[in-house]
This record gives sequence, structure tokens and C-alpha cells, in this order.
Amino acid sequence: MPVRMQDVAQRAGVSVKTVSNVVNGYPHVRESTRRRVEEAIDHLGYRMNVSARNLRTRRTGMITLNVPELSLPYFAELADSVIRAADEQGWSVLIEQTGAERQRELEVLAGRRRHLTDGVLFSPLALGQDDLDHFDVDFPLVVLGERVFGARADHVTMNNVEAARAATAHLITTGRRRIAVVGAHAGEVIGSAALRLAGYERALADAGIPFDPALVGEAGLWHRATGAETMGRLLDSGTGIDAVFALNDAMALGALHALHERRIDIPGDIALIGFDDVDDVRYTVPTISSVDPGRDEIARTAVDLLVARIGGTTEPIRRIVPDARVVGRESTGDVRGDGERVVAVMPGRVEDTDVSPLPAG
Amino acid sequence: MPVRMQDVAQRAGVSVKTVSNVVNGYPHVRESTRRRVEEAIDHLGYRMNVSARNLRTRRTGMITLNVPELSLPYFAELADSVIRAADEQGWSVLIEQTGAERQRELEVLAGRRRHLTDGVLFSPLALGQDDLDHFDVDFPLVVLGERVFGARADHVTMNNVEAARAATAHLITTGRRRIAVVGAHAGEVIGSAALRLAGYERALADAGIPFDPALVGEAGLWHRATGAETMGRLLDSGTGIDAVFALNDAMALGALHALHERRIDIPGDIALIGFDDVDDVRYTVPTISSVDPGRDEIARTAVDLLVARIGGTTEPIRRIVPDARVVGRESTGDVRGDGERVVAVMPGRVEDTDVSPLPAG
DNA sequence: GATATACTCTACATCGTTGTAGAAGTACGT
DNA sequence: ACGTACTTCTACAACGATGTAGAGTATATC
Repeated sequence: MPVRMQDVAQRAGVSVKTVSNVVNGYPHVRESTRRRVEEAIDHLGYRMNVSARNLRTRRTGMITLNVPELSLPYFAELADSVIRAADEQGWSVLIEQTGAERQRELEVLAGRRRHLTDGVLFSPLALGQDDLDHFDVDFPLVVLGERVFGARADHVTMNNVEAARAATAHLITTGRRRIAVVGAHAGEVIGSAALRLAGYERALADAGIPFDPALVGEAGLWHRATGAETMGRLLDSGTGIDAVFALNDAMALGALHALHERRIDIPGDIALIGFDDVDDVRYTVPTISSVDPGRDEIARTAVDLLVARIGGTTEPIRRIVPDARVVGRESTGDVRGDGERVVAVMPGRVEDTDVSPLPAG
Repeated sequence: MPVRMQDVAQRAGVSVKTVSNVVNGYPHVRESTRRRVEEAIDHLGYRMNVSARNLRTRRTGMITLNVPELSLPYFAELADSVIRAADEQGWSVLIEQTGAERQRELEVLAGRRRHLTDGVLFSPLALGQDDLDHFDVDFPLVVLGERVFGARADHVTMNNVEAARAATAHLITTGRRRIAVVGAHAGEVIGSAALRLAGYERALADAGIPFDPALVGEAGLWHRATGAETMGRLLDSGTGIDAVFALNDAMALGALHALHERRIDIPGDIALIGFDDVDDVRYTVPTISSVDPGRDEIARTAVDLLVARIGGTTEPIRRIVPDARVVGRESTGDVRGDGERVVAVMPGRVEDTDVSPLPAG
């Protein structure tokens, strides 16, 4: 029933292979032949059977993006950027959600479902440094995020420590001394929480401000709800606070909510800064300052790396950190009304390791 | 290099087809044989070549979801729900963004890229009723949204008119009389904007309140930014306003921003209600009342319909409208603090048409 | 004018799986 | 003992494209 190359070939009076050549833009096809084939294709409404081509070429032209949840704005925006970047190079993106569940994240690496695509962009949230070995996979993989360092795969990550330091430093510059943190993870050594907290501590040290554990609020999941709860706890604890560094924007939104509930003036009484620079923060009241980790560049870089690996490059594994910026808005008093001001730029870097990738099987 | 069924068969001492049978859970395989095959699979690390299976079975197990942009919270959450619903049934989801560009939306229907998947869930935003003919496609298609009615494809849509009527009625119940609309599209007859505006007008009529064009604010794109602009214009126009119905939540967020800027008390001076019930509205200050159109059910229903069409069902085309609810929060004074109250429920419906689907080619 | 080179096209095998048809073995009722 | 039905397995031919090798012309080079 479906039209095959065979049918097109017949109508055009050429061999199947010639049709294939026309379809794939092979240059050595006589103009008149090309036209006849194209006429036949149009007339018969031929469309390539991609499964057959995939089988023959061992390529699918698709990559998988594994994220925790698209309903988290950061990942939705990341997915948006990844799809755009992939599309520009002619790749399609299959999206899978792990729900930040350990089991599902392990399944990603086990590769049971990988077969549909040529490679995987993976943003883990449940796995940690202890799971490093699981990242030795035999398919093209690029890791995103801060859960795991040193895996045998290209890695696109953020300038966490520096950016968090700069964000905190910015609060200090505006005269704040009692800076609370929302979203710490006790005992974590690696991971966004630990790294950003480290940046915070470094900024305090730089300014000679003593570190006060009472100002550090824990939050398991980095959602709006937990941000609000944590902020509430900090405020109700009676600790004096004149600024808040929420370790991501979702929590910053929640924190803002908690601050508003208590009729606290922002930035008058308490300044607030987040991390991720998601769209939301430009429309809150007041608008929220944040750290822009370079989402578009992260996406583009990750896609480029993955496509190169799929292409079979054997270059050493790289870790890439895009430029990041601290964007000042109303919540830190940098602007009044809409608009924003870049108050710091952290240059990115490319680290070439001497580790070779595992041969893709 | 890669392990084939052939290799597994050899090691297990059976035919390739038996390996296939084991892998696919065919029941008539002796227990001892099954174990031998499984041992061979594990030992060799065999993984099915899905391209080959796709070629043979003419199925890919994937569907495409076409949305305007994932960075719009509604579509991100919709995608989340679709992926979950599909996953439950063992399907994977490829996501493509059209950017709400007419050309790209037409390409979706032209099916140039459809070949990768077994069917398409399509949420158009640029196409309109005039493009109805383009929806006569020869592949399984389910349409989402309100841009087009009467296409020859299953359609999952919202209870727009009724829900908008109920939302407006709710504002009226709380004593409001000067209810502004944010997001109208002049001249539109079909489409979310027109339908929701119709519901608004109907509620006014029901309550005997005259319709005042000065209260209707136009907004092209339904983004936060346009919501803020439109709200600003309405406020600055000097028209007396005691409530606002934003035709979607993104604009409600923008409107909230504009209201705050002008130090207007919500819901004291002006009440606000949105539409979509995205996660954001539970974390703003005040929390925003909204219309929950049944996102999960929309996603689930759409996936079910599409899977049925892919399965070759020839049942008449259906239009399905899930239940919708008006959710009252702080911005309409229904609750204080967090929490919410369902203030109205609009039952959904299933419309069986007598139109047959086009034979899938 | 002979040889080399490039262009244009074809025939055929092949990618790795599943559907079909049927062979061999087992179980059971009569 | 025999037919019938079921179970278990196999051989072989697809599915629809592309890679390879090479045939036949046309064009360039010496």
C-alpha cells in the first residue's frame, strides 16, 4: 500500500538506487533524471521509510533528552533550548522524564530504552557521585548538571561556585550582612546545593563575615513549595535576616511568597536573589535578581558535543562551563520597575581531560 | 560488532525466531529454552535493534507532540502530562516546537517529518479555521486546542465558553460589575480568545450587566509581557475596573505584575482570575484563581485517542471535552493564604460525529 | 588517437528483525 | 492404535532502504 522507492523508480524509469541518490542529494545525477525522479515522487506522494533507512545506516537522527520533569520551569526552558539547538542541525529530540527517581535514572544509563536514538543528553537529579561507575556506558552520552563529576562522558555544567560567590558578593555589596540561604542539602559534597553553598561561604569569607549555620535553610526538593516552607522556617526562627540567596529560582519564587505573606518589604527589609534566571523571575513583584547560567549555551554546547560523539570523535572527554552572569533586578535594588542590569560576569571554561571516551558499542 | 539475535541464537542453540519469541514474550516457549536464551542475552549483552523491528512491524512506538514552545508553562505542563500518559502505555514522545509560526505548523500537517513516529498530537496556535483542509492528513492525528473545529481528526479541546462563563460568573457573584478582559483577539470567531470572550459576554448577559467594549483589552501573544502591557493600558485608560479576567494564566501573571506596580490591592480593589491553572498561580502573591481545564485528562484522552487511531480503529471521529473547574484562590477572595476552593465544575462531554477518519496511509 | 578521469547509473547483497507456514514432538480421548 | 489438538520450534522470505562494485558514456589530457 505505501509507496516505496521501487514504485518511484519504476515510474521514473530508473533504478531504486538512483531514486535514493536523488532523495539524498547525491551530486552526480543528471539534471533531467533528477527532475523525472522528483516528478515521480511528487506524483506518487512518496515519503521515505525512515525505519528502513535507520536500519541500513545505523543512525536514527534522534537524540534523547532525559530530564526530571518538564513542569519544572528550568527544565522546560532547557528542553526548549535543546530542541532548538538540535533542530538547527537537523536532529529530533525524544524527551523522557525520570521524575528524579533513582531507579528511572539508573535505567537511563542501563540503556534499555536507548536504542531508539543515537545518543543521550542526561540531566540526573537523583544519582550522585557514588554512582559514577554507572556512567561508563557504551553509547554516546553527555551529562548535564552538577550531580556527578569525573564521569567518563562529556559534561556541560555550570560555574556554580563562582556564580554563587558572585551572587552572594552582590548582596554584600549592597550592604547586607545577614544573608540566609534557602535550599541547602546537609552532607552533600558535590551537587548544585553543595557547590552553590560553597560559593556563598567563600563570598562571606572574602568579606570577612562569619558563617552562621542558623542562616542556612535546608530544602530537599528544589520546588516552589519547599522554598516557601524553608523561607518561612528561617523567618519564624527569629534569626535576623537582611538578604536571601535562594539556590534556585523555583525556591526564590516560593521564598518571595513567604516574604510577602509576612508583609516584609523587598528589597527594603530583605533582599532576594535566585539562581537559574528562568522567565518567571521577570514577572514577579518585585522582579527577582538571579544568576543566568547560560542556558542557551549549555543546550547548544551539549548538543554539539553529543553530535560529535555520535559522529565517532575520539577526542578526550571534555568538561565545559559556559559563561554565567549575575542579573540584578528589583529584589536586590538594582533597578526600579522592569529591566535588569548585569552586575557580574563569570567567564566560562573548557577543560580538556586526558580521559578517552569508551568506545561506543 | 553489535550483538544480533543470530549471535544469541547460536549461543543458546536455538533458531533466531525463538530468540525473537522469548524477547517478545511469546507464551509457547519451553521454560528451559527461555532460560537458555535469557542467559545468552545477558551474557552477550544483547539489545534489540529497534530500527530493524520498526521496519518489520511498521511501528515505531513513538508519537510526536507538536507544541508552540515548551517555555510557555502551559505547554510545558501539557508535555509533562503527555509524556506520562504515553509512558504508561509504553510509548515514547518526540517533541517538536513550532514557535507558533504558521509555516512550521503547516509543515507538521504536510508530514514531511512525520515518518519518525506513528502519529501526531498537534496543538496549533497559528493556523486557524481557514486552514481546515490542511488537517485532512493521511496519518494518525489528534488535534488539541481551540484554533480549529471540524477537522477530520479526533479533537480534544476545552470547555472554553462554559468555563469562561463560570469564571466570569464567579467574579460577578463576589459583587464585581466592571470586569475587564485581558487577551482578546479582535475579529476572531473561533479560537481560545473568541470562545472565552463569548463565555464572558454570556455571563454578563445572564447577570444583566451591559457589555462595555472599553473593558476589553486586546493582546496578540498570550505571554506574561503582553498581559502586563494590556493590563497597564486598561488601568491607565481611566475606565473603572473592579475585576479582571485574564484569558490565560501567563497574562494573569503579567496583569498581576501591572496591578502591583500601581499599588492596587488584590482582591480588595480589583479581583483577578486566570485560565489554565498552571503551577505558577499557586505561588504568586496573592495566589491567583484560575480555570483548570483538566490538563491531565486532556493529555490522557489525547494519547488514548491517538493510540487507538494508530491501532487502526475506524470509529467515527470524536471531539472530547474534559471536565473543567473554576478554582478560587486569594485573588478572588475565596481563601486566605494558601489553599484553594473549587467554586464551579463544568462537566465535560464526548461528541461522536458521523465523520469517518481518512484511511491512514 | 589512446588513455585517463569523471560522470551517471545499475545490480545485488545487506542491515536485523518478525510473519508465515509447517515440521516434529506431546497429550489426550476414543 | 489413531486421529486431533496443542505445544514448541525452525526455515525462509519479507520489510524498504543504502553501500559497494562496477558497467557504460562523456569529457579531459597528453
